[in-house]
Amino acid sequence: MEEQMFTIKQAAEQTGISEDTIRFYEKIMLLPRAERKKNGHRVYRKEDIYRIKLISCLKKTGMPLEAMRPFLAASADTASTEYPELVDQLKSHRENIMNQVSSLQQIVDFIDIRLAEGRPQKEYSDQIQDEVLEEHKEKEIIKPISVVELSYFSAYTKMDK
Amino acid sequence: MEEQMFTIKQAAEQTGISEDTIRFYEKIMLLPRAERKKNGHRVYRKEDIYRIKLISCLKKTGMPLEAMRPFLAASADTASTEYPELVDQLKSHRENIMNQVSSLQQIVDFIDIRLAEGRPQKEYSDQIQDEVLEEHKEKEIIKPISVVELSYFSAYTKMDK
DNA sequence: ATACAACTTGGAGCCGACTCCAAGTCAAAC
DNA sequence: GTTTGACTTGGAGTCGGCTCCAAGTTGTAT
Repeated sequence: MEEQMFTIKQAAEQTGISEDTIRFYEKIMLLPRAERKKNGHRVYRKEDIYRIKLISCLKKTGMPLEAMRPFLAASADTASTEYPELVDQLKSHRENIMNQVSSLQQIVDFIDIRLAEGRPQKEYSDQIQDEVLEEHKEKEIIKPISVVELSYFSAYTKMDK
Repeated sequence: MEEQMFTIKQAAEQTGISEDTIRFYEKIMLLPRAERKKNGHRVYRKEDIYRIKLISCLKKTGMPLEAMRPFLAASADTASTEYPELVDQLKSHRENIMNQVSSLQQIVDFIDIRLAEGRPQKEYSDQIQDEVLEEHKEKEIIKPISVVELSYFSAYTKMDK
């Protein structure tokens, strides 16, 4: 079986990242310079698609493009989790993400409280809400949740154009 | 007990949102025009602080400012979850957030795989990773996680300045 | 009275992340 | 052979979200 190759258009389709954006990522060297066919057209293969998907996923977590660089390094086929520095970065990212999940959970709490109220019943709900947005340092937790698919941002970003 | 009032500086301290940004939010009417003292200085009270905290929390979930408006409406003391339209928006936001959590979980999965490898063992890990970024529509799940505090973005945004 | 701090305003500027454009190349289809 | 379509390039423009600035006001401390 020969390795299959993709055009930038196919890469865009598969990853949900626009052609322009893929070129942009190459321009800022978030992606390595793609191989070119004789006519200069970019060629992508499986692992390039994977890398773009990874960027897309990181993007959805709100990570700035610049912050992705070390992260993507850990993904490169070459030198992997051999470097303790990378491992530390990964761990720190993991923590950040867990904290972000907490923020999200606070919003879900907020929504659930709102939804649970047939009526506000002001005094009562105000109290609870105040607590919802207070710092919850004491509580530890955060057990793994399951995996579904992306889309929070896309719900907004796919609107334009 | 008289209601306590806060200056913009205190509001900023309590919410972690800069004075400039609070003024900016008022300018774009994400916050109602704050009351002024005789000298024109802004005055904030408990519920204003709460609203700013809510914005801050929504911001951490990556929600664009414009998307917050209907959300904040649901938070206003007046008309609450009486309007079915608002309820729908809340529910839809809740879904978005759950999806975002899924994205985050994918990244955590990715990190955990990386961390778990003493060595990459290429063939093997490539396989797993491909799966991690594929669509996981089948799996349902998502049980509530606990509440801690924010900070993913802050980890980056607090760097500047 | 004068200096300082804490605010006010409108507007300009900045940065990240695209997004679009014009001009050009190339290959296949008619 | 010329038109069509999928690409290439560099660079300009856009948009969201701040962030900074200058000029002005007020209140307190010396």
